[in-house]
Amino acid sequence: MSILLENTFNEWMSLVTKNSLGNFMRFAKEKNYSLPQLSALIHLSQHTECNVSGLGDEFGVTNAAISQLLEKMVQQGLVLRSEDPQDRRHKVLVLTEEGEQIARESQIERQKWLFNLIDILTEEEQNQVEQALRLLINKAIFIQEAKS
Amino acid sequence: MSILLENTFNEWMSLVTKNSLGNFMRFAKEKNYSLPQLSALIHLSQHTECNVSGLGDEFGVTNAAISQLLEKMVQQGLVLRSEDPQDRRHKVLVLTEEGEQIARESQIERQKWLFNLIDILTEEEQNQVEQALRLLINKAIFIQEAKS
DNA sequence: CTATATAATTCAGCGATCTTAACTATTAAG
DNA sequence: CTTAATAGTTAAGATCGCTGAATTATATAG
Repeated sequence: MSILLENTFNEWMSLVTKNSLGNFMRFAKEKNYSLPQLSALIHLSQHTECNVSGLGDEFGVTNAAISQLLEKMVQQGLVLRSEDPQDRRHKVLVLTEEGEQIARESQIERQKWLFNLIDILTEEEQNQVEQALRLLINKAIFIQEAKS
Repeated sequence: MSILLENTFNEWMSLVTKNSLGNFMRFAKEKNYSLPQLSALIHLSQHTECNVSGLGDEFGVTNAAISQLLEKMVQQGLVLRSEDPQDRRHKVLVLTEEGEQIARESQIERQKWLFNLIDILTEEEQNQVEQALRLLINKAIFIQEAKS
């Protein structure tokens, strides 16, 4: 493994965190969502057909905690909770349209600083970045598919 | 601004979140830090000589909230809180060595999935990604310096 | 010098999350 | 068919973070 690239990723991810963490925290406060709620929302937006235990394992908390968190989110109209026909002990969790919307907004909020960065790239530099990111995305998707 | 690159960044940042959010949550739970505590720790690791109000503004909460959060972190040996000689109403916040260590560990935890990705890149692809990231880092630093 | 503004802390009270334990419902195993 | 395992919910109690208001200390303005 390339130590150089590892360090460069490290530096880049530091910048990502530095520029998005505060936006994320403020977004949650402004919209009146707790950090666990918003985190669960984002997780569900990216893992379709997730069940209660799955979310609990992912966040490192008990099923009871997730169940109570979800109950509020269902009442707020952010999440739909229905029985899994395959195994009726499971509940299938899906975001409502409003839930999806909040997840999208939070992502935009976290990455809006990138727009300033794109703006000062030349067309050639944009192509260079575009191709590198596309390469990374394809490899990442390849790894995910290999796992399942 | 390039819509293509904007969408590609969007896709890439979704993958970053998808692969790091859970690790972040579990890390906090395992180490027995609350999400606000760990977030504050990470912020302080990247913004040296930050004061109480600054952290409050960044997170969208009152000074009282931050003050109490910090009191616990000082007692845990994560943060040093001292008077600012320039203006003694301000407190200068700096992480202890242990605090820095936790911040580093949390970052490694969030980005460890990237190592698998680096591993399956050819040397040529590694160079391509390295150069693109280096370009982005330099531009981001340029923007930050222009602001101050 | 006095009055005002700013920075941070403390306290009481509220609401949210988490855990453990008990419980219901469904599925799988013997 | 009975028993054991799995998934999720509920309830009680503990802890934590947040707010508003009051307080102290320092700095600035008139």
